[in-house]
Amino acid sequence: MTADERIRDVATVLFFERGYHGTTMREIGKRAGMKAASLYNHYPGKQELFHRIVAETTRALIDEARARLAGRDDPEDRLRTLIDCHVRYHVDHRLAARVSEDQLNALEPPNRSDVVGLRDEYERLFKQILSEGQARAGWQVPDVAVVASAIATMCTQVAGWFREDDRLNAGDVARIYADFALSGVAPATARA
Amino acid sequence: MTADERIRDVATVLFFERGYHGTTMREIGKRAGMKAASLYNHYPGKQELFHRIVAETTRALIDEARARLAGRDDPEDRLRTLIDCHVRYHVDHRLAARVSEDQLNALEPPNRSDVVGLRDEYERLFKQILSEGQARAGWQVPDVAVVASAIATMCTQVAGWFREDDRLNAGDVARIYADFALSGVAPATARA
DNA sequence: CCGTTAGGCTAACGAGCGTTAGTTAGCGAG
DNA sequence: CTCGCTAACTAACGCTCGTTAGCCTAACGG
Repeated sequence: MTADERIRDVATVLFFERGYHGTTMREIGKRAGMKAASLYNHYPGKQELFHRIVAETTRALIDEARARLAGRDDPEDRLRTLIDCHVRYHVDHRLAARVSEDQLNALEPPNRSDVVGLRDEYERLFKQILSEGQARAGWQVPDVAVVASAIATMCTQVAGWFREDDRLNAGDVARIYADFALSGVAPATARA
Repeated sequence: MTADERIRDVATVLFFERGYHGTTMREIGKRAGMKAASLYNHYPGKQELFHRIVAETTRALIDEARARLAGRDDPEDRLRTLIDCHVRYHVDHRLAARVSEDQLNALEPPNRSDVVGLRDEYERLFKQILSEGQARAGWQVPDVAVVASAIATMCTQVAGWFREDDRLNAGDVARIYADFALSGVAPATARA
């Protein structure tokens, strides 16, 4: 593991625990095993370090979702896949994922609109699947934007409580959420 | 409106926009129409001001929920009522509600566990209703804690996007969420 | 009409912040 | 062996932070 990666990881933990403004470069340095000044050999500054964490996390989520959706056509299959992907991602990267949610407005304007664009791009995946479901599978969705946001948010929350050694694994949780979401949009056909 | 209230309100806006650590007493003072030092005539310090905002917000939500649930017995009625209450509260107090979510760990330990206790108390309302629904109305809930958190979270999110002049009012949104939640836990009986 | 008090103010303190400058140790390549 | 580069270090700068001390003034009760 390179020093760059170690810095990014300890910074993620600290941004999660204390927020962006509550985290100091001196503390990041201490946990990464160096002085604050040495961090500047790896990143140009605190804001850029933060931005890279958030942007890379969000970008990776989008890319993984697109890859797993590729080639799938059935709306139910697509929604289940996207939810599974979303839940797994938020379980595997819970700290970075929550930081990207909660600390969004600690990003300075240019970085911020950059990330907001990525998030819109991601949310569009949910909206598209819901629209497809309406058009081709008879789903009943009172408001695509509201329901898309509801589903995504409820799945995001998994990052807040999930722990590895639970009686549930990530796949189980994803299935619960997917069943729940589908029963909300699809006629009884989808229910067990 | 007293000066105390004005300070509390502008502080809420700032904590929302910039987070606890990103907000300065000088800026709170400026927006409240006084110097930072004068704030100490009204609150003993920044942390106490913040704690009061979060604690009073959460306490008020619990009290209102309890009041509206009192006397209602049918699980579906209770769940719809709680969701309606939750949505309205998060629409009417969106800034304070989101601050209470996102900035929770800016609370110092004694204040923090205080608020965490309040939140547990509130979440228990959801869990109890789901359990009652299982026992008395044949609801199917794979995991009470997971589903309770999912429902609450998806409703909480309303604070993130709702605006007064929308084509939807708070009651409409609450109904969408309640229908969605009920179709996820109740057999087909509850569907229109 | 005066004493008290509530609620502003200015000035300042000590601490900690992000960041920069300049230096140095280690190490692989020529 | 030595050059040059990487990545660490120490020291410090300028700034802002939360907070305190002390002062001033307007309003009000006796």
